[in-house]
Amino acid sequence: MDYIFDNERPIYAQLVEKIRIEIISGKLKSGERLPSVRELALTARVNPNTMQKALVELENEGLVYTERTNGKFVTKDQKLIEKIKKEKAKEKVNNYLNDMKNIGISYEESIKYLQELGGSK
Amino acid sequence: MDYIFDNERPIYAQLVEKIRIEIISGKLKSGERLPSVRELALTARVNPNTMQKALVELENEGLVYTERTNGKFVTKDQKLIEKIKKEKAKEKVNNYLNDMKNIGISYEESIKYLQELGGSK
Amino acid sequence: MDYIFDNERPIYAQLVEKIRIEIISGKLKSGERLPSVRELALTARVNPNTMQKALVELENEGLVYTERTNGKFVTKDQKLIEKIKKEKAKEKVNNYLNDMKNIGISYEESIKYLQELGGSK
Amino acid sequence: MDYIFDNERPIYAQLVEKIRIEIISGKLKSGERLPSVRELALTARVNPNTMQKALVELENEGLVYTERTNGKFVTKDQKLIEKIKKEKAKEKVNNYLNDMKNIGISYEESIKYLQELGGSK
DNA sequence: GTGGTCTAGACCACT
DNA sequence: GTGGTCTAGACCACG
Repeated sequence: MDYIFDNERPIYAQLVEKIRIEIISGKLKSGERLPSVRELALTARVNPNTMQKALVELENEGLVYTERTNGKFVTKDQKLIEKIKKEKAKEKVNNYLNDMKNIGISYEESIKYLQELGGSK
Repeated sequence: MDYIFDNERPIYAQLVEKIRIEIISGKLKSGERLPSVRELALTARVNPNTMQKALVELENEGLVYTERTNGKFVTKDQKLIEKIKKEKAKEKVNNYLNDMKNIGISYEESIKYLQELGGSK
Repeated sequence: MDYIFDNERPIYAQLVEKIRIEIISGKLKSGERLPSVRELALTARVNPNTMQKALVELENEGLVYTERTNGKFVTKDQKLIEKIKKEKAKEKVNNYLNDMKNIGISYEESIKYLQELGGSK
Repeated sequence: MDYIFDNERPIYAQLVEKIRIEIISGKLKSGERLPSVRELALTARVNPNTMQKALVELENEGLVYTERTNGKFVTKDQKLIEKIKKEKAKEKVNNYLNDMKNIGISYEESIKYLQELGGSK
Protein backbone atom coordinates (compact mmCIF):
# COMPACT_ATOMS: atom_id res chain seq x y z
CA MET A 1 0.00 0.00 0.00
CA ASP A 2 1.75 3.11 -1.13
CA TYR A 3 0.50 6.33 0.30
CA ILE A 4 0.47 8.76 -2.55
CA PHE A 5 -2.81 10.53 -2.85
CA ASP A 6 -4.34 12.71 -5.41
CA ASN A 7 -5.49 15.92 -3.80
CA GLU A 8 -8.46 16.14 -6.12
CA ARG A 9 -10.41 13.25 -4.72
CA PRO A 10 -11.31 12.18 -1.18
CA ILE A 11 -8.62 10.07 0.39
CA TYR A 12 -11.04 7.47 1.64
CA ALA A 13 -12.32 6.93 -1.90
CA GLN A 14 -8.80 6.42 -3.13
CA LEU A 15 -8.23 3.91 -0.36
CA VAL A 16 -11.38 2.02 -1.33
CA GLU A 17 -10.16 1.78 -4.86
CA LYS A 18 -6.70 0.62 -3.95
CA ILE A 19 -7.89 -2.08 -1.62
CA ARG A 20 -10.57 -3.19 -4.01
CA ILE A 21 -7.96 -3.57 -6.69
CA GLU A 22 -5.72 -5.55 -4.38
CA ILE A 23 -8.60 -7.91 -3.82
CA ILE A 24 -9.79 -8.41 -7.35
CA SER A 25 -6.27 -8.62 -8.67
CA GLY A 26 -5.61 -11.41 -6.20
CA LYS A 27 -2.93 -9.60 -4.29
CA LEU A 28 -5.14 -9.95 -1.25
CA LYS A 29 -6.43 -13.53 -1.24
CA SER A 30 -9.99 -14.57 -0.69
CA GLY A 31 -10.52 -15.26 3.01
CA GLU A 32 -7.29 -13.55 4.04
CA ARG A 33 -7.28 -11.58 7.26
CA LEU A 34 -6.56 -7.90 6.88
CA PRO A 35 -4.20 -6.07 9.19
CA SER A 36 -5.97 -4.02 11.85
CA VAL A 37 -7.47 -0.73 10.88
CA ARG A 38 -4.85 1.07 12.91
CA GLU A 39 -2.07 -0.79 11.22
CA LEU A 40 -3.51 -0.19 7.79
CA ALA A 41 -3.91 3.45 8.64
CA LEU A 42 -0.34 3.66 9.81
CA THR A 43 1.18 2.11 6.72
CA ALA A 44 -1.04 4.23 4.49
CA ARG A 45 -0.22 7.27 6.59
CA VAL A 46 -3.82 8.29 6.97
CA ASN A 47 -6.09 8.99 9.87
CA PRO A 48 -7.65 5.78 11.26
CA ASN A 49 -11.09 7.31 10.76
CA THR A 50 -10.33 7.68 7.08
CA MET A 51 -9.22 4.09 6.74
CA GLN A 52 -12.25 2.96 8.70
CA LYS A 53 -14.51 4.81 6.32
CA ALA A 54 -12.89 3.08 3.39
CA LEU A 55 -13.31 -0.36 4.93
CA VAL A 56 -16.94 0.27 5.70
CA GLU A 57 -17.53 0.95 2.06
CA LEU A 58 -15.79 -2.24 1.04
CA GLU A 59 -17.92 -4.06 3.54
CA ASN A 60 -21.07 -2.62 2.04
CA GLU A 61 -19.83 -3.80 -1.31
CA GLY A 62 -19.38 -7.28 0.14
CA LEU A 63 -15.68 -7.58 -0.57
CA VAL A 64 -14.79 -7.40 3.10
CA TYR A 65 -16.51 -8.75 6.19
CA THR A 66 -15.92 -8.30 9.88
CA GLU A 67 -15.64 -10.94 12.54
CA ARG A 68 -16.37 -9.21 15.80
CA THR A 69 -13.35 -9.03 18.05
CA ASN A 70 -11.34 -10.91 15.50
CA GLY A 71 -10.76 -8.58 12.62
CA LYS A 72 -11.66 -7.93 9.06
CA PHE A 73 -11.32 -10.44 6.25
CA VAL A 74 -11.48 -10.54 2.51
CA THR A 75 -14.72 -12.22 1.48
CA LYS A 76 -14.63 -15.95 0.92
CA ASP A 77 -17.09 -15.56 -1.91
CA GLN A 78 -14.79 -15.93 -4.89
CA LYS A 79 -17.66 -15.63 -7.29
CA LEU A 80 -18.40 -12.17 -5.94
CA ILE A 81 -14.79 -11.21 -6.45
CA GLU A 82 -14.86 -12.55 -9.94
CA LYS A 83 -18.13 -10.79 -10.64
CA ILE A 84 -16.82 -7.45 -9.47
CA LYS A 85 -13.66 -7.96 -11.42
CA LYS A 86 -15.69 -8.47 -14.58
CA GLU A 87 -17.88 -5.52 -13.79
CA LYS A 88 -14.87 -3.31 -13.34
CA ALA A 89 -13.28 -4.58 -16.52
CA LYS A 90 -16.44 -3.98 -18.46
CA GLU A 91 -16.71 -0.54 -16.96
CA LYS A 92 -13.18 0.30 -18.03
CA VAL A 93 -13.78 -0.94 -21.56
CA ASN A 94 -16.92 1.11 -21.88
CA ASN A 95 -15.24 4.15 -20.46
CA TYR A 96 -12.41 3.78 -22.91
CA LEU A 97 -14.61 3.39 -25.94
CA ASN A 98 -16.86 6.19 -24.86
CA ASP A 99 -14.01 8.56 -24.24
CA MET A 100 -12.50 7.81 -27.60
CA LYS A 101 -15.81 8.18 -29.35
CA ASN A 102 -16.29 11.56 -27.76
CA ILE A 103 -12.95 12.72 -29.06
CA GLY A 104 -14.07 11.66 -32.49
CA ILE A 105 -12.16 8.39 -32.70
CA SER A 106 -13.98 5.35 -34.03
CA TYR A 107 -14.11 1.90 -32.50
CA GLU A 108 -11.68 0.51 -35.03
CA GLU A 109 -9.25 3.34 -34.50
CA SER A 110 -9.55 2.88 -30.76
CA ILE A 111 -8.19 -0.62 -31.12
CA LYS A 112 -5.41 0.53 -33.38
CA TYR A 113 -4.37 3.22 -30.92
CA LEU A 114 -4.27 0.58 -28.24
CA GLN A 115 -2.00 -1.64 -30.25
CA GLU A 116 0.33 1.17 -31.23
CA LEU A 117 0.68 2.91 -27.93
CA GLY A 118 0.38 -0.17 -25.81
CA GLY A 119 3.00 -2.03 -27.77
CA SER A 120 5.62 0.59 -27.00
CA LYS A 121 5.20 0.03 -23.31
CA MET B 1 -24.89 21.22 -25.17
CA ASP B 2 -26.99 18.96 -23.01
CA TYR B 3 -27.19 19.84 -19.39
CA ILE B 4 -26.82 16.62 -17.50
CA PHE B 5 -24.19 16.80 -14.83
CA ASP B 6 -22.50 14.24 -12.73
CA ASN B 7 -22.68 15.20 -9.08
CA GLU B 8 -19.24 13.82 -8.36
CA ARG B 9 -17.30 16.43 -10.23
CA PRO B 10 -17.53 20.22 -10.43
CA ILE B 11 -19.90 21.43 -13.09
CA TYR B 12 -17.35 23.80 -14.55
CA ALA B 13 -14.93 20.90 -15.04
CA GLN B 14 -17.57 18.94 -16.86
CA LEU B 15 -18.26 21.94 -19.04
CA VAL B 16 -14.58 22.25 -19.86
CA GLU B 17 -14.51 18.66 -20.92
CA LYS B 18 -17.61 18.86 -23.04
CA ILE B 19 -16.51 21.93 -24.89
CA ARG B 20 -13.00 20.59 -25.28
CA ILE B 21 -14.42 17.48 -26.85
CA GLU B 22 -16.60 19.50 -29.16
CA ILE B 23 -13.50 21.29 -30.32
CA ILE B 24 -11.18 18.36 -30.81
CA SER B 25 -13.92 16.28 -32.38
CA GLY B 26 -14.44 19.04 -34.92
CA LYS B 27 -18.00 19.76 -33.89
CA LEU B 28 -16.83 23.26 -33.13
CA LYS B 29 -14.63 24.37 -36.01
CA SER B 30 -11.28 26.08 -35.72
CA GLY B 31 -11.77 29.84 -35.72
CA GLU B 32 -15.49 29.60 -35.10
CA ARG B 33 -17.12 32.14 -32.86
CA LEU B 34 -18.70 30.75 -29.74
CA PRO B 35 -22.11 31.89 -28.54
CA SER B 36 -21.85 34.52 -25.83
CA VAL B 37 -21.03 33.40 -22.33
CA ARG B 38 -24.53 34.29 -21.23
CA GLU B 39 -26.09 32.30 -24.01
CA LEU B 40 -23.91 29.28 -23.38
CA ALA B 41 -24.82 29.51 -19.72
CA LEU B 42 -28.48 29.65 -20.56
CA THR B 43 -28.47 26.61 -22.81
CA ALA B 44 -26.36 24.66 -20.34
CA ARG B 45 -28.62 25.84 -17.53
CA VAL B 46 -25.79 27.04 -15.37
CA ASN B 47 -24.85 30.35 -13.88
CA PRO B 48 -22.86 32.59 -16.25
CA ASN B 49 -20.03 32.65 -13.75
CA THR B 50 -19.75 28.90 -13.90
CA MET B 51 -19.61 28.93 -17.67
CA GLN B 52 -17.10 31.75 -17.55
CA LYS B 53 -14.87 29.71 -15.29
CA ALA B 54 -14.96 26.83 -17.75
CA LEU B 55 -14.08 29.10 -20.66
CA VAL B 56 -11.19 30.64 -18.79
CA GLU B 57 -9.72 27.19 -18.40
CA LEU B 58 -10.07 26.46 -22.06
CA GLU B 59 -8.41 29.78 -22.72
CA ASN B 60 -5.49 28.86 -20.48
CA GLU B 61 -5.25 25.65 -22.42
CA GLY B 62 -5.10 27.65 -25.65
CA LEU B 63 -8.16 26.12 -27.27
CA VAL B 64 -10.16 29.31 -26.97
CA TYR B 65 -9.24 32.96 -27.28
CA THR B 66 -11.09 36.16 -26.56
CA GLU B 67 -11.58 39.26 -28.64
CA ARG B 68 -12.39 42.04 -26.24
CA THR B 69 -15.98 43.16 -26.43
CA ASN B 70 -16.46 40.94 -29.42
CA GLY B 71 -16.68 37.39 -28.22
CA LYS B 72 -14.83 34.17 -27.74
CA PHE B 73 -13.49 32.01 -30.55
CA VAL B 74 -12.10 28.56 -31.07
CA THR B 75 -8.36 28.82 -31.65
CA LYS B 76 -7.18 29.10 -35.24
CA ASP B 77 -4.22 26.92 -34.36
CA GLN B 78 -5.30 23.62 -35.83
CA LYS B 79 -2.01 22.01 -34.88
CA LEU B 80 -2.73 22.72 -31.25
CA ILE B 81 -6.12 21.11 -31.61
CA GLU B 82 -4.59 18.07 -33.22
CA LYS B 83 -1.91 17.92 -30.55
CA ILE B 84 -4.42 18.00 -27.75
CA LYS B 85 -6.52 15.41 -29.48
CA LYS B 86 -3.54 13.08 -29.62
CA GLU B 87 -2.65 13.82 -26.03
CA LYS B 88 -6.14 13.02 -24.90
CA ALA B 89 -6.21 9.81 -26.93
CA LYS B 90 -2.89 8.72 -25.51
CA GLU B 91 -4.07 9.54 -22.03
CA LYS B 92 -7.19 7.45 -22.49
CA VAL B 93 -5.19 4.51 -23.79
CA ASN B 94 -2.79 4.67 -20.91
CA ASN B 95 -5.58 4.98 -18.41
CA TYR B 96 -7.29 1.98 -19.87
CA LEU B 97 -4.23 -0.22 -19.87
CA ASN B 98 -3.27 0.90 -16.42
CA ASP B 99 -6.69 0.29 -14.99
CA MET B 100 -6.83 -3.16 -16.51
CA LYS B 101 -3.36 -3.99 -15.30
CA ASN B 102 -4.32 -2.98 -11.80
CA ILE B 103 -7.30 -5.28 -11.88
CA GLY B 104 -4.92 -8.03 -12.89
CA ILE B 105 -5.71 -8.17 -16.58
CA SER B 106 -2.83 -8.41 -19.04
CA TYR B 107 -2.25 -6.30 -22.09
CA GLU B 108 -3.33 -9.08 -24.41
CA GLU B 109 -6.47 -9.74 -22.44
CA SER B 110 -7.21 -6.01 -22.43
CA ILE B 111 -7.39 -6.09 -26.20
CA LYS B 112 -9.56 -9.18 -26.19
CA TYR B 113 -11.98 -7.60 -23.76
CA LEU B 114 -12.18 -4.63 -26.03
CA GLN B 115 -13.02 -6.74 -29.03
CA GLU B 116 -15.62 -8.79 -27.20
CA LEU B 117 -17.42 -6.05 -25.37
CA GLY B 118 -16.97 -3.45 -28.02
CA GLY B 119 -18.36 -5.70 -30.70
CA SER B 120 -21.63 -6.07 -28.88
CA LYS B 121 -22.19 -2.37 -28.97
CA MET C 1 1.87 52.58 -36.75
CA ASP C 2 1.67 48.87 -36.42
CA TYR C 3 -1.65 47.48 -35.41
CA ILE C 4 -0.92 44.77 -32.92
CA PHE C 5 -2.92 45.15 -29.79
CA ASP C 6 -2.85 43.55 -26.45
CA ASN C 7 -6.27 42.18 -25.64
CA GLU C 8 -5.83 42.94 -21.98
CA ARG C 9 -5.98 46.69 -22.25
CA PRO C 10 -8.32 49.09 -24.05
CA ILE C 11 -7.28 49.71 -27.60
CA TYR C 12 -7.65 53.45 -27.32
CA ALA C 13 -5.24 53.51 -24.39
CA GLN C 14 -2.71 51.58 -26.40
CA LEU C 15 -3.11 54.04 -29.23
CA VAL C 16 -2.55 56.96 -26.88
CA GLU C 17 0.65 55.42 -25.68
CA LYS C 18 1.95 54.65 -29.14
CA ILE C 19 1.30 58.12 -30.47
CA ARG C 20 2.65 59.76 -27.36
CA ILE C 21 5.83 57.80 -27.78
CA GLU C 22 6.10 58.77 -31.41
CA ILE C 23 5.91 62.37 -30.35
CA ILE C 24 8.34 62.38 -27.44
CA SER C 25 10.77 60.18 -29.32
CA GLY C 26 10.77 62.71 -32.12
CA LYS C 27 9.37 60.38 -34.73
CA LEU C 28 6.48 62.79 -35.06
CA LYS C 29 7.99 66.29 -35.16
CA SER C 30 6.78 69.27 -33.21
CA GLY C 31 4.23 71.20 -35.27
CA GLU C 32 3.77 68.40 -37.76
CA ARG C 33 0.31 67.83 -39.16
CA LEU C 34 -1.22 64.46 -38.36
CA PRO C 35 -3.04 62.40 -40.96
CA SER C 36 -6.82 62.60 -40.68
CA VAL C 37 -8.52 60.60 -37.99
CA ARG C 38 -10.02 58.36 -40.62
CA GLU C 39 -6.68 57.74 -42.19
CA LEU C 40 -5.03 57.05 -38.89
CA ALA C 41 -7.85 54.70 -38.02
CA LEU C 42 -7.47 52.91 -41.31
CA THR C 43 -3.75 52.33 -41.01
CA ALA C 44 -4.14 51.24 -37.39
CA ARG C 45 -7.09 49.06 -38.35
CA VAL C 46 -9.29 50.39 -35.64
CA ASN C 47 -12.69 51.98 -35.50
CA PRO C 48 -12.50 55.76 -36.14
CA ASN C 49 -14.30 56.33 -32.84
CA THR C 50 -11.51 54.52 -31.08
CA MET C 51 -8.82 56.61 -32.77
CA GLN C 52 -10.79 59.75 -32.06
CA LYS C 53 -10.93 58.87 -28.39
CA ALA C 54 -7.17 58.41 -28.31
CA LEU C 55 -6.55 61.78 -29.96
CA VAL C 56 -8.85 63.55 -27.56
CA GLU C 57 -6.79 62.24 -24.72
CA LEU C 58 -3.58 63.44 -26.30
CA GLU C 59 -5.22 66.79 -26.81
CA ASN C 60 -6.13 67.00 -23.14
CA GLU C 61 -2.53 66.21 -22.36
CA GLY C 62 -1.46 69.09 -24.62
CA LEU C 63 0.63 67.05 -27.00
CA VAL C 64 -1.84 67.50 -29.84
CA TYR C 65 -4.02 70.43 -30.84
CA THR C 66 -6.76 70.90 -33.39
CA GLU C 67 -7.10 73.63 -36.00
CA ARG C 68 -10.73 73.72 -36.93
CA THR C 69 -11.37 72.58 -40.48
CA ASN C 70 -7.66 72.11 -40.96
CA GLY C 71 -6.65 69.07 -38.97
CA LYS C 72 -4.72 67.98 -35.95
CA PHE C 73 -1.12 68.88 -35.20
CA VAL C 74 1.63 67.92 -32.85
CA THR C 75 2.08 70.72 -30.34
CA LYS C 76 4.64 73.41 -31.18
CA ASP C 77 5.55 73.62 -27.52
CA GLN C 78 8.82 71.75 -27.52
CA LYS C 79 9.33 72.39 -23.84
CA LEU C 80 6.12 70.52 -23.10
CA ILE C 81 7.34 67.59 -25.17
CA GLU C 82 10.62 67.63 -23.36
CA LYS C 83 8.89 67.88 -20.03
CA ILE C 84 6.66 64.92 -20.70
CA LYS C 85 9.59 62.95 -21.99
CA LYS C 86 11.40 63.54 -18.71
CA GLU C 87 8.31 62.72 -16.72
CA LYS C 88 7.92 59.46 -18.53
CA ALA C 89 11.56 58.60 -18.13
CA LYS C 90 11.45 59.34 -14.44
CA GLU C 91 8.30 57.28 -14.14
CA LYS C 92 9.98 54.34 -15.82
CA VAL C 93 13.03 54.58 -13.61
CA ASN C 94 10.92 54.68 -10.49
CA ASN C 95 8.81 51.79 -11.67
CA TYR C 96 11.90 49.78 -12.36
CA LEU C 97 13.50 50.41 -9.02
CA ASN C 98 10.28 49.84 -7.18
CA ASP C 99 9.57 46.60 -8.96
CA MET C 100 13.03 45.32 -8.23
CA LYS C 101 12.85 46.36 -4.63
CA ASN C 102 9.58 44.51 -4.23
CA ILE C 103 11.16 41.36 -5.56
CA GLY C 104 13.86 41.79 -2.98
CA ILE C 105 16.58 43.16 -5.20
CA SER C 106 18.59 46.13 -3.97
CA TYR C 107 19.37 49.33 -5.84
CA GLU C 108 22.94 48.26 -6.51
CA GLU C 109 21.86 44.88 -7.77
CA SER C 110 19.24 46.52 -9.96
CA ILE C 111 22.01 48.34 -11.78
CA LYS C 112 24.09 45.20 -12.11
CA TYR C 113 21.15 43.29 -13.56
CA LEU C 114 20.72 46.07 -16.06
CA GLN C 115 24.31 45.90 -17.15
CA GLU C 116 24.34 42.12 -17.41
CA LEU C 117 21.06 41.57 -19.16
CA GLY C 118 21.14 44.75 -21.17
CA GLY C 119 24.62 44.07 -22.45
CA SER C 120 23.54 40.79 -24.01
CA LYS C 121 20.97 42.54 -26.13
CA MET D 1 -1.06 42.66 3.44
CA ASP D 2 -2.17 46.21 2.97
CA TYR D 3 -5.40 46.74 1.14
CA ILE D 4 -4.84 49.59 -1.24
CA PHE D 5 -5.88 48.77 -4.74
CA ASP D 6 -5.32 50.42 -8.04
CA ASN D 7 -8.59 50.88 -9.86
CA GLU D 8 -7.03 50.23 -13.23
CA ARG D 9 -6.38 46.56 -12.73
CA PRO D 10 -8.46 43.71 -11.32
CA ILE D 11 -8.11 43.31 -7.61
CA TYR D 12 -7.40 39.62 -7.87
CA ALA D 13 -4.48 40.34 -10.21
CA GLN D 14 -3.06 42.80 -7.73
CA LEU D 15 -3.42 40.21 -5.01
CA VAL D 16 -1.57 37.68 -7.12
CA GLU D 17 1.26 40.08 -7.57
CA LYS D 18 1.50 41.05 -3.94
CA ILE D 19 1.55 37.49 -2.73
CA ARG D 20 3.96 36.44 -5.45
CA ILE D 21 6.30 39.15 -4.39
CA GLU D 22 6.02 38.14 -0.76
CA ILE D 23 7.05 34.67 -1.80
CA ILE D 24 9.94 35.47 -4.07
CA SER D 25 11.22 38.14 -1.74
CA GLY D 26 11.34 35.56 1.02
CA LYS D 27 8.81 37.31 3.22
CA LEU D 28 6.73 34.18 2.94
CA LYS D 29 9.05 31.23 3.41
CA SER D 30 9.15 28.12 1.28
CA GLY D 31 6.85 25.50 2.76
CA GLU D 32 5.13 27.97 5.03
CA ARG D 33 1.42 27.59 5.63
CA LEU D 34 -0.69 30.47 4.47
CA PRO D 35 -3.51 31.85 6.58
CA SER D 36 -6.89 30.48 5.53
CA VAL D 37 -8.51 31.93 2.45
CA ARG D 38 -11.16 33.56 4.59
CA GLU D 39 -8.59 35.12 6.85
CA LEU D 40 -6.52 36.42 3.96
CA ALA D 41 -9.69 37.85 2.46
CA LEU D 42 -10.56 39.55 5.70
CA THR D 43 -7.20 41.22 6.15
CA ALA D 44 -7.11 42.28 2.52
CA ARG D 45 -10.69 43.46 2.82
CA VAL D 46 -11.86 41.60 -0.23
CA ASN D 47 -14.46 38.95 -0.83
CA PRO D 48 -13.21 35.41 -0.16
CA ASN D 49 -13.97 34.50 -3.78
CA THR D 50 -11.66 37.20 -4.99
CA MET D 51 -8.86 35.98 -2.78
CA GLN D 52 -9.58 32.43 -3.85
CA LYS D 53 -9.23 33.43 -7.47
CA ALA D 54 -5.84 34.96 -6.77
CA LEU D 55 -4.65 31.87 -4.95
CA VAL D 56 -5.79 29.60 -7.76
CA GLU D 57 -3.59 31.56 -10.10
CA LEU D 58 -0.61 31.22 -7.82
CA GLU D 59 -1.36 27.54 -7.65
CA ASN D 60 -1.37 27.27 -11.44
CA GLU D 61 1.96 29.02 -11.38
CA GLY D 62 3.24 26.45 -8.93
CA LEU D 63 4.13 28.85 -6.15
CA VAL D 64 1.35 27.61 -3.91
CA TYR D 65 -0.14 24.19 -3.32
CA THR D 66 -3.16 22.97 -1.44
CA GLU D 67 -3.59 20.24 1.11
CA ARG D 68 -7.23 19.33 1.10
CA THR D 69 -9.07 20.39 4.20
CA ASN D 70 -5.79 21.46 5.69
CA GLY D 71 -4.77 24.67 4.04
CA LYS D 72 -2.60 26.26 1.43
CA PHE D 73 1.18 26.34 1.51
CA VAL D 74 4.04 28.05 -0.23
CA THR D 75 5.73 25.58 -2.53
CA LYS D 76 8.67 23.65 -1.12
CA ASP D 77 10.37 23.91 -4.50
CA GLN D 78 12.90 26.61 -3.78
CA LYS D 79 14.36 26.30 -7.24
CA LEU D 80 11.02 27.24 -8.73
CA ILE D 81 10.90 30.29 -6.50
CA GLU D 82 14.40 31.26 -7.54
CA LYS D 83 13.54 30.68 -11.18
CA ILE D 84 10.48 32.88 -11.03
CA LYS D 85 12.43 35.53 -9.21
CA LYS D 86 14.96 35.61 -12.01
CA GLU D 87 12.25 35.62 -14.64
CA LYS D 88 10.55 38.54 -12.99
CA ALA D 89 13.81 40.44 -12.67
CA LYS D 90 14.64 39.85 -16.30
CA GLU D 91 11.17 40.91 -17.30
CA LYS D 92 11.51 44.14 -15.35
CA VAL D 93 14.87 44.90 -16.91
CA ASN D 94 13.57 44.28 -20.38
CA ASN D 95 10.51 46.36 -19.76
CA TYR D 96 12.63 49.20 -18.51
CA LEU D 97 15.03 49.17 -21.41
CA ASN D 98 12.23 48.79 -23.90
CA ASP D 99 10.23 51.62 -22.44
CA MET D 100 13.22 53.89 -22.44
CA LYS D 101 14.15 52.94 -25.97
CA ASN D 102 10.64 53.75 -27.10
CA ILE D 103 10.86 57.17 -25.58
CA GLY D 104 14.04 57.67 -27.52
CA ILE D 105 16.53 57.11 -24.74
CA SER D 106 19.56 54.94 -25.42
CA TYR D 107 20.85 52.07 -23.33
CA GLU D 108 23.70 54.15 -21.96
CA GLU D 109 21.43 57.00 -21.06
CA SER D 110 19.05 54.55 -19.42
CA ILE D 111 21.77 53.58 -17.01
CA LYS D 112 22.70 57.19 -16.35
CA TYR D 113 19.11 58.07 -15.58
CA LEU D 114 19.03 55.22 -13.16
CA GLN D 115 22.11 56.42 -11.35
CA GLU D 116 20.93 60.01 -11.19
CA LEU D 117 17.36 59.46 -10.15
CA GLY D 118 18.01 56.41 -8.07
CA GLY D 119 20.72 58.13 -6.10
CA SER D 120 18.33 60.82 -4.93
CA LYS D 121 16.10 58.27 -3.33
C1' DG E 1 -24.37 43.38 -26.53
C1' DT E 2 -19.71 41.64 -25.28
C1' DG E 3 -16.55 39.81 -21.70
C1' DG E 4 -14.69 40.81 -17.00
C1' DT E 5 -14.95 41.55 -12.22
C1' DC E 6 -16.71 41.62 -7.70
C1' DT E 7 -19.75 40.83 -3.72
C1' DA E 8 -22.75 38.41 -0.75
C1' DG E 9 -24.20 34.41 0.72
C1' DA E 10 -24.91 29.69 0.69
C1' DC E 11 -23.81 24.68 0.74
C1' DC E 12 -20.68 20.70 0.52
C1' DA E 13 -17.12 17.12 1.57
C1' DC E 14 -13.41 16.18 4.16
C1' DT E 15 -10.48 15.44 8.37
C1' DG F 1 -12.36 24.84 10.40
C1' DT F 2 -10.50 23.95 5.74
C1' DG F 3 -10.86 24.66 0.67
C1' DG F 4 -14.13 24.25 -3.28
C1' DT F 5 -18.16 25.23 -5.79
C1' DC F 6 -22.20 27.52 -7.25
C1' DT F 7 -25.82 31.03 -7.72
C1' DA F 8 -27.78 35.47 -8.08
C1' DG F 9 -27.20 39.82 -9.11
C1' DA F 10 -24.80 43.84 -9.96
C1' DC F 11 -21.60 47.10 -12.28
C1' DC F 12 -18.06 48.39 -15.63
C1' DA F 13 -15.39 49.44 -19.96
C1' DC F 14 -15.38 48.73 -24.54
C1' DG F 15 -16.69 49.32 -29.49
